[in-house]
Amino acid sequence: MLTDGPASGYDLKKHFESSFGHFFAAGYGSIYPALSALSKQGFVNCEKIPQDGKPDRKVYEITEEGRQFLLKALENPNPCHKLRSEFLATMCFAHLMPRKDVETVLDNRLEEIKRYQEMFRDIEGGGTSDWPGGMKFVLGFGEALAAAMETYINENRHLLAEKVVAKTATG
Amino acid sequence: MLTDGPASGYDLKKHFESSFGHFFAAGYGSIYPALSALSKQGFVNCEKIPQDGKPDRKVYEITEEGRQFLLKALENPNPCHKLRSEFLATMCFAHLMPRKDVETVLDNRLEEIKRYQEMFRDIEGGGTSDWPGGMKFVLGFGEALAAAMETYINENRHLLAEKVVAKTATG
DNA sequence: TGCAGCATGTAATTTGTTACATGATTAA
DNA sequence: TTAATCATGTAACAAATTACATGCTGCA
Repeated sequence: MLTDGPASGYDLKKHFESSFGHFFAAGYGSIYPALSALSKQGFVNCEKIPQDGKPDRKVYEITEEGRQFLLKALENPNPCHKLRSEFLATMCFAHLMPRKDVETVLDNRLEEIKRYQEMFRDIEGGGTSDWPGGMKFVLGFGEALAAAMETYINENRHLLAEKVVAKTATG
Repeated sequence: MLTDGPASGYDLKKHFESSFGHFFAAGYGSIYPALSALSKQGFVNCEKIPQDGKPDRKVYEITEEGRQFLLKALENPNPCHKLRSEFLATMCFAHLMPRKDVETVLDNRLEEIKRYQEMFRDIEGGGTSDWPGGMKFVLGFGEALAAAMETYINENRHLLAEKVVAKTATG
């Protein structure tokens, strides 16, 4: 992210909550240790800006070595892409759940999808014309997935409306 | 998975490589420790079946307590659903990469999607009529996402064909 | 002759999450 | 007066990956 300009850990967190959030999560517990590790390795420089009341603002800037390191990392021809979904795991067992609970889970998922869609709209509202094509591609990818999920859930939730079968020892 | 019938760790791994694989990954290093933990807690029982040459086959069966525990776990109204994609992270920086490399990454991703689609077809070829609706829903979900990704990549890869801009200190 | 499949696990390492700790400013 | 935003971090814990360790059978 620092290739786009210097930033503090706090700033980076905001990127993880908006544009990057849909495909990569990171909290302060990952970000701050990462920045100090990168600093030790010489991949970023840190400028401390004193502030009153708050801790010093630490603004990090990528170095030439950091840029070279990134370029090397980007050479991986097969970067991973993994979904981890407790939502789908839950749906596998819909037949063991009260139907009301299944509906709630689906409705909550649809709401989260809607929140993502609003986020995408907000980002685009802020103007994307000066962004690199890659960013537009990634944003569009997120939107396409969100739309596909929404459509799929709405059109197939009837599959989950089976009778509840008690599968106990007495079967 | 054991709600569907007894199985060994080795069997479970196969499920993680096929039907469950597209939304939840697990290797032996997770499965075997998990089974022995569940066994200690009384959520599964283990039957050892001696074999020649190979280690004993250990077949695990869910207990009534295990079933109750699962039911409790399924009560979460907001199960998570997270993507972690180094593929998308890479594409964010496409403008820093040689165009050939970008093309390779996209082609490799399309190939992996194709492999998933073949997997889905194989699973459905084996007959799905006796499956619970939840399983059909989850399989269909995976197919819908795969199709959406394929379409999106094919229709938008042109966004990644920008000129390579050298952004160094002299930039 | 070698590889894939069957079958189990442990140990070390790496990675990620959560809770804790501090504290001023500003808008509702 | 309450919550959100700004702003940093550490420590403990939980989870996941990878490498290691073993060894037979059957197919090409």
